[in-house]
Amino acid sequence: MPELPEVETIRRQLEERITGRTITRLRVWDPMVVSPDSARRLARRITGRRIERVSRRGKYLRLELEGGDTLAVHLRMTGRLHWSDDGAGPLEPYQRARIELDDGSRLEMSDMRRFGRIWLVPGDRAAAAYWDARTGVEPLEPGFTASRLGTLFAGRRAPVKAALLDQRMVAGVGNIYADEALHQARIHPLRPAGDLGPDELRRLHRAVRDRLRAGIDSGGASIDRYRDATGRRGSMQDLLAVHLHAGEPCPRCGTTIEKIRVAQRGTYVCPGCQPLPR
DNA sequence: CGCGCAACCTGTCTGC
DNA sequence: TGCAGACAGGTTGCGC
Repeated sequence: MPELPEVETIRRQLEERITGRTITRLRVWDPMVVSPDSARRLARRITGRRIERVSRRGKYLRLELEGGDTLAVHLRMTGRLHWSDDGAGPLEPYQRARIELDDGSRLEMSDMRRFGRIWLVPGDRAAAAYWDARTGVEPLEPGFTASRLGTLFAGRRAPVKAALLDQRMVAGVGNIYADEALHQARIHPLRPAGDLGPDELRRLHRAVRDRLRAGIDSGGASIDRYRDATGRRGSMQDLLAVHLHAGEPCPRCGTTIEKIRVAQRGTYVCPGCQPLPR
């Protein structure tokens, strides 16, 4: 569920709430959330440490601790991270772990499908390589350009949607925003990534940035389980042009939107403005 | 190396 | 109504 805009929404909320705080306790109800590490070992390594920065790489949220280590969080499909100043309020279902801070506030991790993880990335010489191996260019930063996209896609026969979902190329784009960006760029998701021409790359580059920004501006897409760090829903789901809209008319050309399968993922496409040439 | 696919989990929906 | 099977937004690891 949470893609770049959802994780960035949470990051911004946490940045102003927990930067400078010190971790006083880690409680783990479901050991799977910290596996393959142990809750005891992780707790020993983070308690008493100050949170210096809250950052993000792709869909990874990072609590950078004093001393250089980073507590990484990935919400995968159904994970939530909920902050509360005093622990009051409704209990989150599917509670997995809790991080308590020195001002009495707490961070609750919950996750229905139990795919989400919390783990420590040591702040040693290998740290930069660790992140670079998993995440490519940040689509909202200056390093992401149309020509960079062309370089990344060059020679690729895989469908352009599969390439967009590959976190090692462009970090943070998931199924929802891939569908929306390809539709805005008028590119069929099954087009081989390496076949895109310069104008198509420019359109796609622009569309990826535009849709991700729209996602951030609307606080993320709460299609199913997503909530931000204060428990609120986003509104990006109301702005989706094709994703989840099979059988409805395309808002741009009126053609009926189809659902197909690309890279083993449900994919929404308008055959009118995203033609598949052959 | 590039690519497709199964697996990791639980809940929900569809069709028989 | 009951139940089997497909499917759900992500990532990893394996086989070809």
